[in-house]
Amino acid sequence: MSVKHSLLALLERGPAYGYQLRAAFESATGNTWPLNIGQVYTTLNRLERDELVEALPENESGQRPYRITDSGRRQLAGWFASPVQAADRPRDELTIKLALAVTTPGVDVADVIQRQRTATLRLLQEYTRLKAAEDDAELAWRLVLESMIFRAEAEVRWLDHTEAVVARTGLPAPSPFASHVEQPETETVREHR
Amino acid sequence: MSVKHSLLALLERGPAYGYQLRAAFESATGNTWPLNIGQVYTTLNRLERDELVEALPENESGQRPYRITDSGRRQLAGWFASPVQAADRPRDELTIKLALAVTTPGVDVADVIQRQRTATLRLLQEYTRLKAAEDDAELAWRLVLESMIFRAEAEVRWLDHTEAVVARTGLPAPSPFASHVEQPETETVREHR
DNA sequence: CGACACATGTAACACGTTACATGATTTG
DNA sequence: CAAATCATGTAACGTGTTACATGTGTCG
Repeated sequence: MSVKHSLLALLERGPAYGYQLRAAFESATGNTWPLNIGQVYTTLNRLERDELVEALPENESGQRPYRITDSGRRQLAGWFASPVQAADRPRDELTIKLALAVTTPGVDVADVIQRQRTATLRLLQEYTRLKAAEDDAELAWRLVLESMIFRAEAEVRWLDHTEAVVARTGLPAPSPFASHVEQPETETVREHR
Repeated sequence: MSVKHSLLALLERGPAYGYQLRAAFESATGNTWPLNIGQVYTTLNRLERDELVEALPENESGQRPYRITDSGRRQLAGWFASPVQAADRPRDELTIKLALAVTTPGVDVADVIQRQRTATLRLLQEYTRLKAAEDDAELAWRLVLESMIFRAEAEVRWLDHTEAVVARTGLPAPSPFASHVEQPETETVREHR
């Protein structure tokens, strides 16, 4: 959903063509979130189909700029006015990984946590270095960078917390599926592993 | 990517069929991350095609359980052993929204921040209430809940920080596209708005 | 000339969601 | 009996990625 709205937001600055939009997006996010150029064109096509943008005539240099429509402007205003909800967010892979790690037999949870913390701390260090180096950077890029720093810090705190909880309470006995059919001697489970 | 690995992790407990896998996944995440049942079946098909799981004969009750293969076990072990990297993570919609808000003409950034903070604080309150109510819940579900609390707290902190930065430095003049072609009096930009 | 940046596109595929179809079993 | 739950699937569509095709312009 965010690429669609991002393109609308960029077009609110004025008409632009695909290649230019990608450059503007990547510039705003400090080139850390690369935007696939193919997706820009397909998204522009969908936006045009939905009448949120309109194609301008191809210019002398073979560029095909688009302009945002009034309908597109309303759509964009709605995006800015409505908060990102819990349901909008994708499932977090790390959270799922650890939640499943504690109930999967044979997984060294402490090791999973330790490896992730190392990786996240390294990332955090890199972000911090970048922030110090580019203190005069564009506001948008600075916000993105700081967002990633806040998130990485929270992740490390959660990892530390989880490590402590797991160490304190221990892992639950990994019980297999409580199938409500087939109670009689589930061989499949016992023969496994 | 996480549904694929989640199913492998659940199958590591023992053979199970689609419907059962969905229930187990949702139970582990406290029913906050619903898993589409259709996707379970299509993912199982892909996993079977890639020989990470194998279908067991349909039983008397018409259920079609799957079993993880050795190859699937290796794949799963690799998932647990490798940290989630920055590149694996999806673009964060809120971060993009605010980064673009500060460079889009006519956007009330303070208002966007305020609305998001209200929504996130409400969410945080709900999570905290849940945590207090279900303190005896399954470990996995508690970890998921705490993860969401840590993330929501970080988000609020970032919003506060961003609000302060924007208030202090002010917004940059929203300059249109610096097209390196067509310098001559970009009418399209001026006629817009 | 050859490499690289600019510029537009298509194809194939993975992943995710919503909705629909079908049938068996369970329960009020 | 009717509704809900159990159980398996397909179709359509949006979103995202990688890879490929094609052509122009620029620069060493």
